[in-house]
Amino acid sequence: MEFLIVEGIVVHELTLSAAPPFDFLSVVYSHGWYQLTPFRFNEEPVLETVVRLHSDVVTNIEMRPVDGGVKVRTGEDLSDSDQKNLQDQVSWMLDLEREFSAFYTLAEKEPKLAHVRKRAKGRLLRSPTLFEDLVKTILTTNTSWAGTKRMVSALVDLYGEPAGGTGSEQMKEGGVRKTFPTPQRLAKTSEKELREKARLGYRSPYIYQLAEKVDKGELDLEALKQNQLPVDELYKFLRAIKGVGGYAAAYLLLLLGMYDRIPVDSWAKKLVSVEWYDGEPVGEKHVLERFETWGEWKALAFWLWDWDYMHTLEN
DNA sequence: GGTAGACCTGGACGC
DNA sequence: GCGTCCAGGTCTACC
Repeated sequence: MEFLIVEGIVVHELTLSAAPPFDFLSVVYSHGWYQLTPFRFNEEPVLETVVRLHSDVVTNIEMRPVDGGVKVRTGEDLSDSDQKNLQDQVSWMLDLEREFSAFYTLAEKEPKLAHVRKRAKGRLLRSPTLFEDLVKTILTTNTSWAGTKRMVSALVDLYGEPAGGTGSEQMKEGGVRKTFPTPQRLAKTSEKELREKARLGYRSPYIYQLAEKVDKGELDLEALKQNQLPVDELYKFLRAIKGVGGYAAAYLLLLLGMYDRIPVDSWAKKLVSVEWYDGEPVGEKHVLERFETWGEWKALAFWLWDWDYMHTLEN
């Protein structure tokens, strides 16, 4: 790890390489996660978040693109063990080690996916922990995107832990940023509190029970990062979590790098409806049928498809 | 296995 | 400003 002085403040940096091809912005813009706190993004481009390291150090980090990878900056002088942990967390968030050559070879034959290799599409931005991604996914269901942002912000504001140290951005802006709350912290709340303070509505028991199970050791979500389960078993495992239905489970599989199931929500139906059915209402089976031939890559093909409907929104 | 209704919130709309 | 309606997935009960 190198140190340098930025605007009079000592910061520490490390550089990580990615499996080629890699495009920082393609990962950031892969889905809406970069808009959900504690992620914060500016067009410089810098992606920030707040992470908790092995030694329980909580620090704000900044991620910037460099040739073939990413540079990570923190205000903390980290131990060797924490540096390694930080590398692992950033590598997970940006999915640096995954490569997509098999998918790119297939995609070259489909004009609607012709852009994917050139723009190094495929990696999806992930939170440092699967718990954070799972809670955020539940908070996307049956609500507007504005509602999701509001609920996630409320959890971070109310129960997140402030970043310590002298993170450069914190010093610049004078504000202390917070982590996404741990399961242990949320397990100390109650369904009532999550409903009334964080305004999670009927999702409150789902989030509370999830936090409680992880806190008690009944559910080891982080082990799924090294998952060896067949995709169908993993899907069943996720579906068994209260609040995780078909859409949410498929979305989580997509984040985990398993592309066998398409997360079909009302937006997916809208896209398929306009693309192939003249805007007539379609059901889930129509969405699935259209991507069946993509086999183990079907969710990624769906996710990266160059949708006509999106162009109508741009015009 | 399929389906209806309830869940909760915020935004849009009409008055 | 207030009331009503609607959109958004998942759960439970029921067939």
